[in-house]
Amino acid sequence: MKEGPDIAQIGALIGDPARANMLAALTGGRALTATELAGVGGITVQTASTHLAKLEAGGLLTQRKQGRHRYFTLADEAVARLIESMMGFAAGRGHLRHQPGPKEPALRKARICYDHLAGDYGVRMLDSLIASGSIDAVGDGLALTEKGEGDLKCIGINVGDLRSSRRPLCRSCLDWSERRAHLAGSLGKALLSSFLDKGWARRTAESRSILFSPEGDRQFLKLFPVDP
Amino acid sequence: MKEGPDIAQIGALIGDPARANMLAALTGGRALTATELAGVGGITVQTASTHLAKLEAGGLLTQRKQGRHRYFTLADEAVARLIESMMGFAAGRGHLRHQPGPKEPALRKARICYDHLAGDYGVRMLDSLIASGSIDAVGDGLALTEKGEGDLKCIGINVGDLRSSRRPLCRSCLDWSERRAHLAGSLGKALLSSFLDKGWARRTAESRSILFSPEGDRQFLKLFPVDP
DNA sequence: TTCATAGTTCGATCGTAACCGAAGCATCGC
DNA sequence: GCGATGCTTCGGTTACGATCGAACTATGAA
Repeated sequence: MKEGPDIAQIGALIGDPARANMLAALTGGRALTATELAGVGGITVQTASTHLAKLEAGGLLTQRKQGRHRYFTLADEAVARLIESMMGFAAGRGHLRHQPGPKEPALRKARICYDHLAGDYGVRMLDSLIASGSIDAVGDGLALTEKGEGDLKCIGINVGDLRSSRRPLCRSCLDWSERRAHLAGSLGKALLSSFLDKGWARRTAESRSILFSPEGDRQFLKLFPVDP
Repeated sequence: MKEGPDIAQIGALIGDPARANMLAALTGGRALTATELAGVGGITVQTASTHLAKLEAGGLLTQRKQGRHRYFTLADEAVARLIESMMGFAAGRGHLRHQPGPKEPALRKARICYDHLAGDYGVRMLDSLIASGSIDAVGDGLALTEKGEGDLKCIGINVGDLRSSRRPLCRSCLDWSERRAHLAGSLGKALLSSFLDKGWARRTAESRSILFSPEGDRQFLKLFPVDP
């Protein structure tokens, strides 16, 4: 009754389908304009505007105006984690939006989760890093090993730079499609960035899925093998 | 729009103040009757009944009828984690139910979080276990060491028994009042149970707070010291 | 059997919030 | 300056859901 923080407010914010859709879309990590968000929410811009104002007042979103556009993003990583964790929970209970099935196979294979790689490929990458001794997994926590730091340098990722940020280097994030952990944190972000930079993969316009090129696919599978 | 699980449903379930209050109360871990839950929700039994039916249909609650009572509990630990994580999130944004202040000091000192100890004492216990080398912390994951297993046996906790359950032994759980981790999982549960069994502490009737006796307080602080 | 307690179902009321059309600002391109 | 585009604010409609009184079912006690 009177004890503790107020869950109901944020629950209600997420509880509206239009808002939930917008938040889910923003989990894709890229900033979206009010009009785009109205599209994903299936509502008019006027309605979207009031929704966005509420979400911002609730601290879930921030906006950045740029010219005559307003770009909305999730307020911070904590929001992204909350949304993803709710997705995981919902998926586990069968609260799927439109029934099961290998829906959107591209999305299950590889997609972006705020700023890092998720889906089948995300899970595979973490599994492989653990198997090769680059990352230590204890319970549900992750830590980079010295070997891992060396290996990463070989593929052009300087871990020292990443450590300077306040953000944790490794963090595990639960995947709603695979129901297994994948790598988040600044290292997860750096790895995905490097794949994009190398041209191995690219983001798609309207979806959260990540498309690997044939060559990128080959390189990725070679770099992150899984033993049979 | 069409991709992924449906967050809005569970958001809406949690989004109603009466339901949120009931869920928060059930985070206390003990089963409550419909009438009791109506009390904490501040509504009549009829209304509570429909709310409870919705929560059950949504997979958040289960009920067990016993005589003419119906006891409701959270469906499983995942629900408890979801609620606690939302509380942590809400607390971080200042979404407090009734303004700040050292509200309910007893609750901040020690309270139950589903089935384990949270609050100041919960955080202290985990800190101490890590400092003494009983638990390894890697990232945000926890693992019991051999030394820890021995130490626990000395205070009457047989870790072997706990391992048999499918539930993870150690798990870290984020505290909304302290904003730091405390120990959950079957070990967290076992530790709290042992404190209650020993008579060091007892649960209170209507609140989630845990009251330590003077003697229990002394023993607890001696058992889990923190270096200055 | 009858009465009391616990809970659900029904029906009706009421408030709130989602929604859109239209109008109002702001910014850009010209 | 002008019109076009992106977004917000206003006003009014509508629909859904939370709420409770009252009636109904189930269990237990006497």
